[in-house]
Amino acid sequence: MKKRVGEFVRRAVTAVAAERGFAAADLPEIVIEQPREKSFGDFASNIAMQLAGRWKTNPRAIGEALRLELEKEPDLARVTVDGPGFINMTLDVGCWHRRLVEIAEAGDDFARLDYGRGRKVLVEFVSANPTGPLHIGHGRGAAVGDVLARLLTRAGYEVDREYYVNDAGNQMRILGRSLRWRYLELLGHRSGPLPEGYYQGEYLVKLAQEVRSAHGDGLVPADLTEDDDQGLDFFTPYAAEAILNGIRNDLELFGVGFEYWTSEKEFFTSGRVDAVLDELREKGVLYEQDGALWFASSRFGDEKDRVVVRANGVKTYFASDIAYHRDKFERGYDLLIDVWGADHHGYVPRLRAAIEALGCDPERFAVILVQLVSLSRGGTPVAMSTRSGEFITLEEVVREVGRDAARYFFLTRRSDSHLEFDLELAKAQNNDNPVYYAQYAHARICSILRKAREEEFDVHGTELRAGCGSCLTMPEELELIKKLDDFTALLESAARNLEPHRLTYYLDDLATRFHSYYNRHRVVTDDRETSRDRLLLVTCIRQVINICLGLLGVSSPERM
RNA sequence: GCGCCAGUAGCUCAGCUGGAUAGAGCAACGGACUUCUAAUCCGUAGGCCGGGGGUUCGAGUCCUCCCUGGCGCGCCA
Repeated sequence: MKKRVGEFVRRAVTAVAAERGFAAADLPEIVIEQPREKSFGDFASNIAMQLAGRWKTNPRAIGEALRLELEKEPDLARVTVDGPGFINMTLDVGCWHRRLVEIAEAGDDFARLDYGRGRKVLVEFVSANPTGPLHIGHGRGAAVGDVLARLLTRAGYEVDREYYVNDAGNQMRILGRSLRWRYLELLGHRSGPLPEGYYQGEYLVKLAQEVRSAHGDGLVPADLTEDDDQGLDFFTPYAAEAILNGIRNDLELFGVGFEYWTSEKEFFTSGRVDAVLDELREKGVLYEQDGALWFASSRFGDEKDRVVVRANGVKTYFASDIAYHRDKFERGYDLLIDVWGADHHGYVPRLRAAIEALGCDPERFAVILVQLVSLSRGGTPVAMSTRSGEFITLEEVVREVGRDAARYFFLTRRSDSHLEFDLELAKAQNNDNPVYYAQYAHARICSILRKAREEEFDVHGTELRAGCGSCLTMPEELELIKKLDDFTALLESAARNLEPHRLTYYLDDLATRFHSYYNRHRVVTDDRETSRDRLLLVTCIRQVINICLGLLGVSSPERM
């Protein structure tokens, strides 16, 4: 609807511009907004004030001229010029009734946008090192990335999800040694605290038991020293694979899947890291200093240059990440989105610098930073320490509070804002819990529809469509229709700004309006005409709630 | 020291990339079930949008300088 009104305004501006001899070419962008104050009307435009500067004319005078043009539009019931020069417009109620019928006819396809125009997007998220199970912070990244992918898909993008597996480097060797140590501990060859830097979680003890029962006691000699690599060819990949499988299971439990699992190691073994370094060398942005090879990222806005090959000949993580992002661009994506923990924010400028140096468009690369999650239980903080290995895993959280609540909670805040996750609140089966609010609205509507069927309304068939919505004249009914109509604009702005949390706010608002309406008015009444139109309205509300919950990856229960 | 992000009601947070009189939930208080589900609703109260200056018709939103908190500043990943 906003776009249609924008079209009205555009026509009016063009007409007035022609009348006054101004070029139609350099008109400002027409912005239509919904005024906060309802009495101003359905939509407003600030165009008169924008034109005032260019045309050197009083904004109210321009507004009046535009009003005369706009009043020719049959769909506009009322046009006024208010305040400093706002043009306020009210649509004919018939427009809203027709819109409701459109929404009903669109069904589940309502609010499938063409905003992305089929452009290809890669959303890379989670990408946790396979050195331990996923914790709750990863869960937030998983929820944000997954919902963003769903959102962009609905907005008309072609979306792939990818998990980048950091299976190379020193940490993998330490992982292998940690497992080997646990294995030797089982055999009585090790005791006491783990060496410095080893992974301490209980999961490696369990894994060592698996190794022992599957492969026996003779994998490595008992007198092995800790700096010996013996046996790591077995232990390292064994541990990485087992942990990665666990991560896959946790994500599946959480309702998150990926098109691609890409291995960092393969960028080294396939020579693609070397290739990208050669490419950078040819561009003259690499140099040697102190025995190491540096990338001159400061020439592209980074605060200092970065090492890509250490003096000992080992390539850095950064080097493989350049190759990785080079590869993503070469795979033909129009937009790359990385979802990272906010503690990696200092890494953004160097990667952007590398992308620019390679001649790729940095505008097509976006990073979403996800802030840490602090966990509490009934208001008291739950201590978490990765170092001691005592952290709450994502699996534990999902098993305790359920997938729906966990996913919903992760999206109740902007991603770059701290999130306090209260386990008691998330699993509360009462009205403190925001998760059930929207689900309850859905279930309630389903209940109404069951009742309507008892009263022999054909809720799925033609009877509702025959209703034109003209009985819906109360302000709260029109507000509900407008809110439903606004869902397309909401989706577009959430997609444009890469802000999936807006879905939960929209949903909460829609559910609030519905619950309020429900408490004031019966849908199924003695009056068949009124009932039919109200059923049409609640059917559409149910549809939109269902679509929105689906985007969040949360179920839409028919009974609660 | 430098950089990034934040600072909005008692608490937790929204605020649609500059709009009109700044919103919600929780907490507090008072009400509503003979009804299509009370996991709901209605009402009351709550504010120097961290502070100063600037940009303009107009600033919570933009620019600048301070204050406070978190994070980052490795030839780790």
